[in-house]
Amino acid sequence: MPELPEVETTLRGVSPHLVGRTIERVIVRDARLRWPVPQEVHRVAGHAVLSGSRRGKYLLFATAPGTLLLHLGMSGSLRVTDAATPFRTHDHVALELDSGLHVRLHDPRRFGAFLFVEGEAGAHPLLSELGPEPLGEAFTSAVLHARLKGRTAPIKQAVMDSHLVVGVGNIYACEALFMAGISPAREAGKVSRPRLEALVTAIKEVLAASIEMGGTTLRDFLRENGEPGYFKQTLRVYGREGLPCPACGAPVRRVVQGARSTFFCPRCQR
DNA sequence: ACGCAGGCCTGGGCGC
DNA sequence: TGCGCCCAGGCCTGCG
Repeated sequence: MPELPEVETTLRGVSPHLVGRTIERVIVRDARLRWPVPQEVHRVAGHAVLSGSRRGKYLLFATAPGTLLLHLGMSGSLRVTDAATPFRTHDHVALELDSGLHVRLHDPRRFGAFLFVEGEAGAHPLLSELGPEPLGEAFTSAVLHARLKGRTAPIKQAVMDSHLVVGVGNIYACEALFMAGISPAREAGKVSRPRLEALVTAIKEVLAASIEMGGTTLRDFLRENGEPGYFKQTLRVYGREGLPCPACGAPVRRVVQGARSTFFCPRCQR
């Protein structure tokens, strides 16, 4: 369930099991992901995992021969299990570790990715064009303002464009626009500087708050059903069509933008 | 460069 | 119980 906070939670959950461990082998049960899992992934076998990191919603696990580059797509998750635990349906790839554990990629819809990158991973085409991290210092209203200049697309779609800023998915785009009081349909290039300031603040706040809640999942990460709806209750507009806006009581509306559902309050967001 | 549509997949929930 | 339909936390690719 990969919004950025989930990906971050996943990283924090698997890293202690992975970093410093040696990958004994890579088990590819089904190579048909977004792109076919390449043969090169087997090059990490026999090598230690040197580090785990995240760029946007991509996960990177470095070894001496190269870096494993993972994406969880819409339905992907990583689970740490004992190697003897039977595979579930849709457990497509597993890293078998010298600790006797498996890190398994589970992904019913197979929109995820499991790739191998030799050399500087940041130079990979999937990563090299990405925008700044939303929680980093490089993501400011000044930067956003400059990048949105002249763009006619709706602000909601712009903010979900990973080339402008990474990690803002459908839920948090809706939530942040609500918090900032900006209509999702507003032309991106015409949102005023002060309102962009509010939007940047809202994005940082909502992502940071959600990551903090992800910490609860972190503790239970090895558990079989580690998927509580812990931030569902904090959502103000997402998934709440027809329910009262928490600020003004007007019914929350749902529209479709770029084939994705957008939830917003027509009274609070202008 | 930008904006948009299409496409990739499976599964759950709903109405009939 | 079964079937068809709609919907789902993403994002790349190709076209105009």
